[in-house]
Amino acid sequence: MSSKVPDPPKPTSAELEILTVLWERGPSTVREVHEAIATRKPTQYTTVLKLLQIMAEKGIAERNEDARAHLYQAARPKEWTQRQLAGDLLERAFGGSAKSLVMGALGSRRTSKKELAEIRKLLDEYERGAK
Amino acid sequence: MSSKVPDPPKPTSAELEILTVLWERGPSTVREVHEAIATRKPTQYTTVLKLLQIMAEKGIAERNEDARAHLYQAARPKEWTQRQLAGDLLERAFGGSAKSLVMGALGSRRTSKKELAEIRKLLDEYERGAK
DNA sequence: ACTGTACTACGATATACTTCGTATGTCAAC
DNA sequence: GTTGACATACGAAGTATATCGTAGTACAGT
Repeated sequence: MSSKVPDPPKPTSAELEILTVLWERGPSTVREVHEAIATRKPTQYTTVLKLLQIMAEKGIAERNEDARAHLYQAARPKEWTQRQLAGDLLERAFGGSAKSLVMGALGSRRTSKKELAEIRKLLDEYERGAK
Repeated sequence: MSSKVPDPPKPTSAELEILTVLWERGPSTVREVHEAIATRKPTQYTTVLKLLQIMAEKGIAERNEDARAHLYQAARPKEWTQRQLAGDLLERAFGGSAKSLVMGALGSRRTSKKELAEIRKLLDEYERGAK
Protein backbone atom coordinates (compact mmCIF):
# COMPACT_ATOMS: atom_id res chain seq x y z
CA MET A 1 0.00 0.00 0.00
CA SER A 2 0.97 3.61 -0.39
CA SER A 3 2.39 5.97 2.19
CA LYS A 4 0.23 7.58 4.87
CA VAL A 5 2.26 10.77 4.81
CA PRO A 6 0.73 13.60 2.80
CA ASP A 7 2.81 15.41 0.25
CA PRO A 8 4.87 18.14 1.86
CA PRO A 9 4.20 21.73 0.77
CA LYS A 10 6.28 23.46 -1.82
CA PRO A 11 9.52 24.67 -0.23
CA THR A 12 9.91 28.38 0.22
CA SER A 13 12.87 30.26 -1.18
CA ALA A 14 15.06 29.90 1.90
CA GLU A 15 14.01 26.31 2.33
CA LEU A 16 14.92 25.53 -1.24
CA GLU A 17 18.41 26.87 -0.73
CA ILE A 18 18.85 24.51 2.18
CA LEU A 19 17.35 21.65 0.24
CA THR A 20 19.97 22.02 -2.45
CA VAL A 21 22.62 21.53 0.20
CA LEU A 22 20.89 18.40 1.50
CA TRP A 23 20.60 17.11 -2.06
CA GLU A 24 24.32 17.52 -2.56
CA ARG A 25 25.52 16.29 0.78
CA GLY A 26 22.93 13.77 1.85
CA PRO A 27 22.22 13.52 5.59
CA SER A 28 23.91 16.47 7.23
CA THR A 29 24.20 18.19 10.56
CA VAL A 30 23.05 21.75 11.04
CA ARG A 31 26.66 22.78 11.25
CA GLU A 32 27.47 21.25 7.91
CA VAL A 33 24.50 22.87 6.23
CA HIS A 34 25.36 26.17 7.82
CA GLU A 35 28.92 26.02 6.58
CA ALA A 36 27.73 25.38 3.05
CA ILE A 37 25.22 28.25 3.15
CA ALA A 38 27.60 30.64 4.84
CA THR A 39 30.10 30.46 2.01
CA ARG A 40 27.49 32.08 -0.22
CA LYS A 41 25.90 34.58 2.11
CA PRO A 42 26.25 35.70 5.71
CA THR A 43 23.84 33.69 7.80
CA GLN A 44 23.65 32.84 11.46
CA TYR A 45 23.87 29.28 12.61
CA THR A 46 20.55 29.46 14.43
CA THR A 47 18.81 30.71 11.31
CA VAL A 48 19.73 27.54 9.51
CA LEU A 49 18.80 25.51 12.57
CA LYS A 50 15.37 27.09 12.77
CA LEU A 51 14.73 26.57 9.10
CA LEU A 52 15.69 22.93 9.30
CA GLN A 53 13.37 22.49 12.28
CA ILE A 54 10.52 24.09 10.35
CA MET A 55 11.28 21.95 7.33
CA ALA A 56 11.12 18.85 9.51
CA GLU A 57 7.75 20.00 10.89
CA LYS A 58 6.40 20.56 7.41
CA GLY A 59 7.63 17.20 6.22
CA ILE A 60 10.10 18.70 3.78
CA ALA A 61 13.04 17.29 5.71
CA GLU A 62 13.50 14.29 7.96
CA ARG A 63 15.43 14.36 11.17
CA ASN A 64 17.47 11.64 12.76
CA GLU A 65 18.02 12.37 16.45
CA ASP A 66 20.19 9.40 17.29
CA ALA A 67 23.32 11.42 17.68
CA ARG A 68 23.64 14.61 19.65
CA ALA A 69 24.02 16.54 16.44
CA HIS A 70 20.82 15.68 14.60
CA LEU A 71 21.05 14.61 11.01
CA TYR A 72 18.72 16.17 8.47
CA GLN A 73 17.96 14.92 5.02
CA ALA A 74 15.48 15.74 2.28
CA ALA A 75 12.20 13.92 2.84
CA ARG A 76 11.64 13.50 -0.88
CA PRO A 77 14.04 12.68 -3.70
CA LYS A 78 15.47 15.68 -5.48
CA GLU A 79 13.70 14.65 -8.69
CA TRP A 80 10.33 14.55 -6.97
CA THR A 81 10.63 18.06 -5.60
CA GLN A 82 12.03 19.39 -8.84
CA ARG A 83 9.07 17.90 -10.67
CA GLN A 84 6.72 19.67 -8.27
CA LEU A 85 8.42 22.98 -8.76
CA ALA A 86 8.66 22.69 -12.53
CA GLY A 87 5.06 21.53 -12.78
CA ASP A 88 3.88 24.34 -10.57
CA LEU A 89 5.64 27.00 -12.61
CA LEU A 90 4.51 25.34 -15.81
CA GLU A 91 0.87 25.69 -14.83
CA ARG A 92 1.01 29.06 -13.14
CA ALA A 93 3.24 31.00 -15.51
CA PHE A 94 3.24 29.15 -18.81
CA GLY A 95 -0.35 28.08 -19.18
CA GLY A 96 0.76 24.47 -19.18
CA SER A 97 2.85 24.88 -22.32
CA ALA A 98 6.05 22.93 -21.88
CA LYS A 99 7.35 24.46 -25.05
CA SER A 100 7.05 27.94 -23.58
CA LEU A 101 8.80 26.84 -20.43
CA VAL A 102 11.69 25.39 -22.39
CA MET A 103 11.85 28.57 -24.42
CA GLY A 104 11.99 30.61 -21.23
CA ALA A 105 14.71 28.44 -19.76
CA LEU A 106 16.86 28.46 -22.87
CA GLY A 107 16.32 32.17 -23.34
CA SER A 108 17.43 33.01 -19.84
CA ARG A 109 21.06 32.21 -20.57
CA ARG A 110 23.39 30.65 -23.09
CA THR A 111 23.08 26.91 -23.43
CA SER A 112 25.91 24.79 -24.78
CA LYS A 113 25.51 22.52 -27.76
CA LYS A 114 26.34 19.65 -25.49
CA GLU A 115 23.43 20.40 -23.23
CA LEU A 116 21.10 20.90 -26.15
CA ALA A 117 22.06 17.46 -27.38
CA GLU A 118 21.30 15.99 -23.99
CA ILE A 119 17.90 17.55 -23.95
CA ARG A 120 17.26 16.18 -27.40
CA LYS A 121 18.11 12.73 -26.14
CA LEU A 122 15.67 13.26 -23.31
CA LEU A 123 12.94 14.01 -25.81
CA ASP A 124 13.66 10.76 -27.62
CA GLU A 125 12.93 8.84 -24.48
CA TYR A 126 9.71 10.71 -23.91
CA GLU A 127 8.52 10.04 -27.45
CA ARG A 128 8.38 6.41 -26.47
CA GLY A 129 5.46 6.76 -24.10
CA ALA A 130 3.70 9.78 -25.51
CA LYS A 131 0.61 9.20 -27.61
CA MET B 1 19.78 54.68 -25.25
CA SER B 2 18.25 52.14 -22.93
CA SER B 3 15.37 52.57 -20.54
CA LYS B 4 15.78 54.41 -17.26
CA VAL B 5 13.33 52.13 -15.48
CA PRO B 6 14.89 49.36 -13.42
CA ASP B 7 13.71 45.81 -13.87
CA PRO B 8 10.61 45.13 -11.83
CA PRO B 9 10.82 42.49 -9.12
CA LYS B 10 9.68 38.95 -9.67
CA PRO B 11 5.88 38.78 -9.35
CA THR B 12 4.48 37.03 -6.31
CA SER B 13 2.03 34.19 -6.66
CA ALA B 14 -1.11 36.32 -6.58
CA GLU B 15 0.49 38.88 -8.84
CA LEU B 16 1.36 36.21 -11.34
CA GLU B 17 -2.21 35.05 -11.50
CA ILE B 18 -3.27 38.57 -12.36
CA LEU B 19 -0.47 38.93 -14.86
CA THR B 20 -1.73 35.93 -16.78
CA VAL B 21 -5.05 37.69 -17.15
CA LEU B 22 -3.36 40.85 -18.41
CA TRP B 23 -1.31 38.79 -20.84
CA GLU B 24 -4.45 37.25 -22.27
CA ARG B 25 -6.61 40.32 -22.34
CA GLY B 26 -4.22 43.17 -22.84
CA PRO B 27 -5.11 46.47 -21.17
CA SER B 28 -7.98 45.78 -18.81
CA THR B 29 -10.01 47.44 -16.11
CA VAL B 30 -10.04 46.17 -12.58
CA ARG B 31 -13.52 44.89 -13.16
CA GLU B 32 -12.47 42.87 -16.15
CA VAL B 33 -9.55 41.35 -14.32
CA HIS B 34 -11.71 40.63 -11.34
CA GLU B 35 -14.30 38.86 -13.45
CA ALA B 36 -11.63 36.66 -14.96
CA ILE B 37 -10.13 35.79 -11.60
CA ALA B 38 -13.48 35.27 -9.92
CA THR B 39 -14.45 32.49 -12.28
CA ARG B 40 -11.61 30.48 -10.86
CA LYS B 41 -11.73 31.35 -7.18
CA PRO B 42 -13.83 33.53 -4.91
CA THR B 43 -12.12 36.88 -4.65
CA GLN B 44 -13.30 40.34 -3.72
CA TYR B 45 -13.14 43.13 -6.22
CA THR B 46 -11.05 45.29 -3.91
CA THR B 47 -8.50 42.54 -3.48
CA VAL B 48 -7.82 42.59 -7.19
CA LEU B 49 -7.81 46.37 -7.16
CA LYS B 50 -5.27 46.51 -4.36
CA LEU B 51 -3.03 43.99 -6.06
CA LEU B 52 -3.11 45.91 -9.32
CA GLN B 53 -2.24 49.10 -7.45
CA ILE B 54 0.70 47.36 -5.80
CA MET B 55 1.81 45.92 -9.11
CA ALA B 56 1.76 49.39 -10.62
CA GLU B 57 3.85 50.69 -7.72
CA LYS B 58 6.38 47.92 -8.19
CA GLY B 59 6.58 48.49 -11.90
CA ILE B 60 5.10 45.12 -12.74
CA ALA B 61 2.03 46.73 -14.29
CA GLU B 62 1.37 50.04 -15.94
CA ARG B 63 -1.68 52.14 -15.31
CA ASN B 64 -3.53 54.40 -17.68
CA GLU B 65 -5.72 56.83 -15.74
CA ASP B 66 -7.30 58.61 -18.67
CA ALA B 67 -10.69 57.05 -18.19
CA ARG B 68 -12.54 56.84 -14.94
CA ALA B 69 -11.96 53.10 -14.86
CA HIS B 70 -8.18 52.85 -15.02
CA LEU B 71 -6.62 50.51 -17.50
CA TYR B 72 -3.87 48.19 -16.36
CA GLN B 73 -1.46 46.27 -18.51
CA ALA B 74 1.67 44.22 -17.97
CA ALA B 75 4.73 46.45 -17.87
CA ARG B 76 6.89 43.80 -19.52
CA PRO B 77 6.17 41.40 -22.35
CA LYS B 78 4.95 38.01 -21.29
CA GLU B 79 8.09 36.41 -22.70
CA TRP B 80 10.34 38.65 -20.67
CA THR B 81 8.68 37.77 -17.39
CA GLN B 82 8.52 34.11 -18.28
CA ARG B 83 12.21 34.15 -19.00
CA GLN B 84 12.85 35.69 -15.58
CA LEU B 85 10.78 33.09 -13.82
CA ALA B 86 12.22 30.16 -15.73
CA GLY B 87 15.76 31.43 -15.27
CA ASP B 88 15.19 31.99 -11.58
CA LEU B 89 13.88 28.49 -11.03
CA LEU B 90 16.61 27.08 -13.23
CA GLU B 91 19.29 28.54 -11.00
CA ARG B 92 17.69 28.05 -7.63
CA ALA B 93 16.24 24.56 -7.98
CA PHE B 94 18.06 22.90 -10.85
CA GLY B 95 21.63 24.02 -10.35
CA GLY B 96 21.49 25.71 -13.74
CA SER B 97 20.90 22.45 -15.59
CA ALA B 98 18.37 23.11 -18.34
CA LYS B 99 18.21 19.41 -18.97
CA SER B 100 17.02 18.80 -15.42
CA LEU B 101 14.41 21.50 -15.73
CA VAL B 102 13.06 20.03 -18.93
CA MET B 103 13.00 16.64 -17.27
CA GLY B 104 11.06 18.06 -14.37
CA ALA B 105 8.58 19.78 -16.64
CA LEU B 106 7.99 16.75 -18.84
CA GLY B 107 7.77 14.49 -15.82
CA SER B 108 5.14 16.59 -14.13
CA ARG B 109 2.45 15.57 -16.60
CA ARG B 110 1.84 13.82 -19.89
CA THR B 111 3.16 15.61 -22.92
CA SER B 112 1.77 15.00 -26.37
CA LYS B 113 3.90 13.92 -29.28
CA LYS B 114 2.93 17.09 -31.00
CA GLU B 115 4.36 19.21 -28.24
CA LEU B 116 7.50 17.15 -28.04
CA ALA B 117 8.00 17.77 -31.74
CA GLU B 118 7.59 21.50 -31.20
CA ILE B 119 10.17 21.48 -28.47
CA ARG B 120 12.51 19.60 -30.74
CA LYS B 121 12.07 22.24 -33.37
CA LEU B 122 12.88 24.85 -30.78
CA LEU B 123 16.14 23.09 -30.02
CA ASP B 124 17.06 23.20 -33.68
CA GLU B 125 16.82 26.95 -33.64
CA TYR B 126 18.95 27.20 -30.55
CA GLU B 127 21.64 25.01 -32.04
CA ARG B 128 22.25 27.76 -34.51
CA GLY B 129 23.70 30.21 -32.00
CA ALA B 130 25.11 27.88 -29.38
CA LYS B 131 28.83 27.32 -29.38
C1' DA C 1 -30.65 68.63 -6.78
C1' DC C 2 -30.97 63.64 -5.43
C1' DT C 3 -29.89 59.03 -5.57
C1' DG C 4 -27.90 54.75 -6.96
C1' DT C 5 -24.08 52.65 -9.22
C1' DA C 6 -19.40 52.22 -10.19
C1' DC C 7 -14.98 53.48 -9.24
C1' DT C 8 -10.43 54.49 -6.48
C1' DA C 9 -7.88 55.03 -2.17
C1' DC C 10 -6.31 53.32 1.83
C1' DG C 11 -6.11 51.45 6.47
C1' DA C 12 -6.38 47.22 9.03
C1' DT C 13 -5.81 42.49 9.68
C1' DA C 14 -4.18 37.78 9.21
C1' DT C 15 -0.84 34.85 7.86
C1' DA C 16 3.60 33.36 6.19
C1' DC C 17 8.44 33.91 5.89
C1' DT C 18 12.94 35.02 7.54
C1' DT C 19 16.15 36.13 10.77
C1' DC C 20 18.28 36.19 15.12
C1' DG C 21 19.09 36.35 20.26
C1' DT C 22 18.74 34.05 24.50
C1' DA C 23 18.03 30.12 27.33
C1' DT C 24 19.15 25.68 28.24
C1' DG C 25 21.18 21.01 27.91
C1' DT C 26 25.16 17.68 27.11
C1' DC C 27 29.56 16.11 27.30
C1' DA C 28 34.56 15.77 27.32
C1' DA C 29 38.72 17.39 29.37
C1' DC C 30 40.98 19.12 32.88
C1' DG D 1 32.90 19.28 39.74
C1' DT D 2 33.96 23.24 36.87
C1' DT D 3 34.53 24.93 32.60
C1' DG D 4 34.26 25.52 27.65
C1' DA D 5 32.64 23.99 23.32
C1' DC D 6 28.82 22.75 20.94
C1' DA D 7 24.24 21.36 20.52
C1' DT D 8 18.84 22.17 20.45
C1' DA D 9 14.64 24.80 21.60
C1' DC D 10 12.02 28.60 21.23
C1' DG D 11 10.26 33.30 21.55
C1' DA D 12 10.30 37.59 19.28
C1' DA D 13 10.70 40.89 15.81
C1' DG D 14 10.84 42.60 11.06
C1' DT D 15 9.25 42.12 6.54
C1' DA D 16 6.36 40.45 2.83
C1' DT D 17 2.06 38.77 1.16
C1' DA D 18 -2.79 38.53 0.68
C1' DT D 19 -7.33 39.77 1.75
C1' DC D 20 -11.02 42.73 2.76
C1' DG D 21 -13.97 46.56 4.67
C1' DT D 22 -14.91 51.29 4.77
C1' DA D 23 -14.70 55.83 3.12
C1' DG D 24 -14.96 58.92 -0.27
C1' DT D 25 -15.48 60.52 -5.28
C1' DA D 26 -17.54 60.80 -10.01
C1' DC D 27 -21.29 60.41 -12.92
C1' DA D 28 -25.65 59.10 -15.21
C1' DG D 29 -30.51 59.07 -14.89
C1' DT D 30 -34.44 60.73 -12.73
